[in-house]
Amino acid sequence: MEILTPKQKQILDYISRYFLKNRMAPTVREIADSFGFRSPKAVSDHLEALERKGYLTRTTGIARGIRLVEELQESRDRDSSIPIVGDVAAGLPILAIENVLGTLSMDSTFGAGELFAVRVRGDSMIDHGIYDGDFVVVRRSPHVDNNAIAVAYVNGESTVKVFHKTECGYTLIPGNSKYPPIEINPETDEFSVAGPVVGVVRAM
Amino acid sequence: MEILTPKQKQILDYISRYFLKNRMAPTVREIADSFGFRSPKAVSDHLEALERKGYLTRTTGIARGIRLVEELQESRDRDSSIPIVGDVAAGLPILAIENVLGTLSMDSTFGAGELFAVRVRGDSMIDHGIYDGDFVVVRRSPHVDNNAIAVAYVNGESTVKVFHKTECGYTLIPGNSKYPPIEINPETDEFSVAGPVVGVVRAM
DNA sequence: CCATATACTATACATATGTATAGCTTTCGG
DNA sequence: CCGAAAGCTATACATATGTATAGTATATGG
Repeated sequence: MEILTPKQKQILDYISRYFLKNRMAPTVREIADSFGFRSPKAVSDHLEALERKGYLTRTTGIARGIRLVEELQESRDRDSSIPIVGDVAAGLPILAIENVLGTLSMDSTFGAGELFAVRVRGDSMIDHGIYDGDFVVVRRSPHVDNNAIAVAYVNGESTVKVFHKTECGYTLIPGNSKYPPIEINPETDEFSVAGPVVGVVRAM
Repeated sequence: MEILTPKQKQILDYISRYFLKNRMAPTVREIADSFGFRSPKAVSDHLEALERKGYLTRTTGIARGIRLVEELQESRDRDSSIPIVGDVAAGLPILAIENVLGTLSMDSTFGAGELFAVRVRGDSMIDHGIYDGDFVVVRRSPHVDNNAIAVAYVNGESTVKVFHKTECGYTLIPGNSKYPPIEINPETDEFSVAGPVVGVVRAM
């Protein structure tokens, strides 16, 4: 990281401490007052330098728009992840650090993109291991691979099905022989793809 | 804590997720826009109620002055979570803030306790919706309810099975008729219970 | 010696933003 | 049937706040 002048360091420290204390960014004028500057422009200049050197980012035009870069955020990541342990050859000790192969976290487990989850009702996807009460994690996207599991809104209802492409639309195939496939005619049906299912989460 | 109306809960949830995403509080008008309110006063009223009920504090007169109370920060802050959206009655708009029912997070979804995850190999639990490659989330504990799914180490191998108690030990029942149940004799078998399965996570 | 960066002052402006006043509708317990 | 609370609309206002223009002074490296 580019080196800071003493003054810039002091201002960065102030912002950091302000975040800790107030859980929000200071305003330009609060910083100015704290340092005895008579003009907010003095602070503006420093912030510009700090942004240029990569220590913070600002969103122009919004109040309290300073954000420290990841590395500077103190006690970040109060790890909400679950360690993955592998097969333990000798039985115990389980959960030894040596055996941790990775972590489960909502951040990375399901890949990038805008994710959301829907609770599944019913047993129409039971043959694909999706049970009543499970959450399916969906990546919001209009594109779904052929024969992939996805979520769509059909005639006012959300549904999880296998998406099979046809010449003029889709066939939605349930994962349970009790239910028939649904032919979608995009001209007569109200139909909107939410996105592909990228994960399943079940809490027991 | 005093109970919230559904709307108040939704607004609190919005603020919480905004904090997570932006590391700052939303403005009154950002909330209003997100919910489709045409007047900022609608939000003001809700914030007043949320403050009165003890879920947040505001500093009057300053921009982005909303702060969540400590308890709410603990469980939501610095946690990557996925919003859960409900069934959408009218089809679109999906992922509208109005439809957010809660969040999926590794912190809270699987309950308290020391959690870890194991990747499942094989199809021995397929009838219980646990597939090859799934992660099972385990709460480390020697106690397993009768006929619950749990993880154990048997003769140097980790295994996921239904635990059925017998007079002198356990019968481990696979969730696939292809495989036979395993009788455990605690005197002759090397046997150690890791804990009950409290969740399943599948990334596709 | 000159360009550049640092480090400010003074003033001004536009808008981002919290908050208030005055209503309206709906729901719900007593 | 009434009153209170929830849940809004419409409008307005004051100020909190980011940002710009213009300028001063000092140091520093090329």
